[in-house]
Amino acid sequence: MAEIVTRKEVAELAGVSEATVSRVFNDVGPMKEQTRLRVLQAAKTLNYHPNAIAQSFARRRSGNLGVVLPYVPKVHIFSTYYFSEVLSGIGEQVKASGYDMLLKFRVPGEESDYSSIFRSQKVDACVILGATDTPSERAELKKLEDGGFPFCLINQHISGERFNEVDADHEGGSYRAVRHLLDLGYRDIAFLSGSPEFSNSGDRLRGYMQAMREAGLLPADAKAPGDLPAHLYYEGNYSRTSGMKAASAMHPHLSRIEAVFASNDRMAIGLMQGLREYGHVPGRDYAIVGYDDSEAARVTDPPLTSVAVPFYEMGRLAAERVLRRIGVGNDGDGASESFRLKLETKLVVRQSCRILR
Amino acid sequence: MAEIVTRKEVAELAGVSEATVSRVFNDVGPMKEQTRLRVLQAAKTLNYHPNAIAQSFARRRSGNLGVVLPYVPKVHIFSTYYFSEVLSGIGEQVKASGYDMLLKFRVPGEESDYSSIFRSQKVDACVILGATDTPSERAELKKLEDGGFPFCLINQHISGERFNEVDADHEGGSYRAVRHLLDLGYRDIAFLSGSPEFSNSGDRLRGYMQAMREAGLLPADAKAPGDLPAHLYYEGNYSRTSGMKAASAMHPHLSRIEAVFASNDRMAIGLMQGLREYGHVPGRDYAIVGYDDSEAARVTDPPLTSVAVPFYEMGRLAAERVLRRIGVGNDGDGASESFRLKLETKLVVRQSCRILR
DNA sequence: TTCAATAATGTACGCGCGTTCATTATCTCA
DNA sequence: TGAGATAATGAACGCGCGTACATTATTGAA
Repeated sequence: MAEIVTRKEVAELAGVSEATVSRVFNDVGPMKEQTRLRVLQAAKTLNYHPNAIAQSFARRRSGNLGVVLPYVPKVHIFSTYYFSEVLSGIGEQVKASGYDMLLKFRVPGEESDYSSIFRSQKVDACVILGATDTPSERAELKKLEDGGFPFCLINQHISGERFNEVDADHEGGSYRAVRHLLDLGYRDIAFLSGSPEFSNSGDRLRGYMQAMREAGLLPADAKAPGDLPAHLYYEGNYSRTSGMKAASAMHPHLSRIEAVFASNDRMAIGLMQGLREYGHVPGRDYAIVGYDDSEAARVTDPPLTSVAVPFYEMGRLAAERVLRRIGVGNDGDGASESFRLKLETKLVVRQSCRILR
Repeated sequence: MAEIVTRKEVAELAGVSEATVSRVFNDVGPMKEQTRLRVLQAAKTLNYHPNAIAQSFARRRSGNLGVVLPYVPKVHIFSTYYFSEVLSGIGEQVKASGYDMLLKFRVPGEESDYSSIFRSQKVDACVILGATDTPSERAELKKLEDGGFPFCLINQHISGERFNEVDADHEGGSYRAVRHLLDLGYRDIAFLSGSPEFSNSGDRLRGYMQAMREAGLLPADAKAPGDLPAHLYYEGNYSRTSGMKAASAMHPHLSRIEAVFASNDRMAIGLMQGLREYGHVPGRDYAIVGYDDSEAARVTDPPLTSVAVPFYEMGRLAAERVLRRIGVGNDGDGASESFRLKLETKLVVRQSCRILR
């Protein structure tokens, strides 16, 4: 291992004090251009690089942004597409802000988990993916909030709280998806929901219901899943397998289903696969719209109409805003206000909803 | 923000010295059970948690494992499946070892990039994904090695060097894939390669060539792509789009191609999609085998025969071994030897290679 | 030239913890 | 009961850096 070069050696070689070396490296206070160059030259000669840990320690700031992912090994509840897009977006911003990303896998169900991320003070703020809108989780988040730990939820909304969030307009996206089906003339449109503990599952439901109500296909006061005909509501957990299972549940009612709005592409794909085994072919026997506009939507047969969500931008924004909130990136103007952003979603029409015969 | 509770406050409340508090928390040296409990009680009362940064600083060890990912925003050269599996494996092990994961996106082409990861001493070791076997990159890695920075490559082999590696037997996997096609009676088998700068692209080529040579379909001295008929060799970059492009290149020669071995599932899918546009249907007009056994292979029509790679385990192992190498997880027995592991791959037969008519 | 203002640099301390070394309490066996 | 051994604890220092404050050099205006 290379011996450690510290500020001290650089100071000696450059013939200045240690403080001056620090000033040069942090660009603090006025200084002679000549000394600056001498210090930089000495640093270069010795191959000096400030020790990040020592800096963090002295600044009392880790320079790390925590990123919390839910993960149960081997169980792919979440689409890898979603994660890698969001992660990349965060990575982009974090790099621009001179921060680092500390990844944390959260074991769902493990209690009192969020605060452990902060209390060792290894991250200054964090971005949370896949939070669920459940009482226990809400309590956890509330505790973080009360502790003054800055965090931001991505793609989830916790109702009744004013947490920092970067969400997407899933209600609107879903509404437009269902409207698309309605406009094509379909009437018997089933809804394949994801796990209800995620807020955006509810968003999709609301979008679906609104479109159906407006079309006069549901009573004006229909709001809950129970308010719609049983043969039109199915529930999965966002995995492809759960989509396949939904196919079995749907099978007996196929004569009364013209189209399906699935809450993500993976379930849509599983559903198509499952229905195909019953001889039911998408784009011929029924129309289908997915959600996420993942790469998979481009390669199904027929290519899947879906709703695009700006995951990358959501990640980037979440990182930017939560960092700004702790005074990073706004030139020492101090912390900023809390925020709740909602980005636009967009219907991407492909070939899975052919016109009614 | 909550006021910071330090060792000092705990020591005072417990009526012991600060050193004793540290001893209790690190379980160092003999101590009275009673004092231990008093300290823990005091810590609990004050809600004390050691400051991780200060610990890192004092221990001169960051407690972070760096994970380097190549990423060009918006360009999906690497399969998200591959990354999320590897990441999860690393995450699992890192958690077990009491370490944290620091994610770094590397901009390919940005020079002198690897050493910057270490020199700030924010990571104690690192795992590198997607390294290429090119002179410049090799030089970079050599520099790391010479600097004594412990790292481990995943899924890549740099020939002629003795870097730490966790690889998979891609040559064997490819050999078995092609043998599978040969055993089914196919003779005119094309090879769709990925970017040649990755070592595992070469591995696949070798496996393919060996099987073809053994079957007497290539001269005994055939080794390079140039040694095989032009209509049997195609090159992409592992993206789906490049697979589609290969379809165009392949189209004029379709009459002389019975089967294709594609270097990953995504290119296989792109190729199938592209060929379908020429009316060429996989499993009917030609056989195809993919690689990676990603989730996508399960949902193509027909389901894609592929080669499974234990990505999760590779990630876990890489983390475990590289951490052990710096003395983590082997109870202070110090650093371990360097290592080069190669895990098994496995052919997964589905329905994309129906028997020849 | 002189003095105040400002630039430029140095001195000194503390961030919270691990750890060495010194010190004191307790035990063991004669 | 005493002495050496060992257990148990405390005192003190340093890890590498940021920075407040003190000090000295330089400038500009009178």
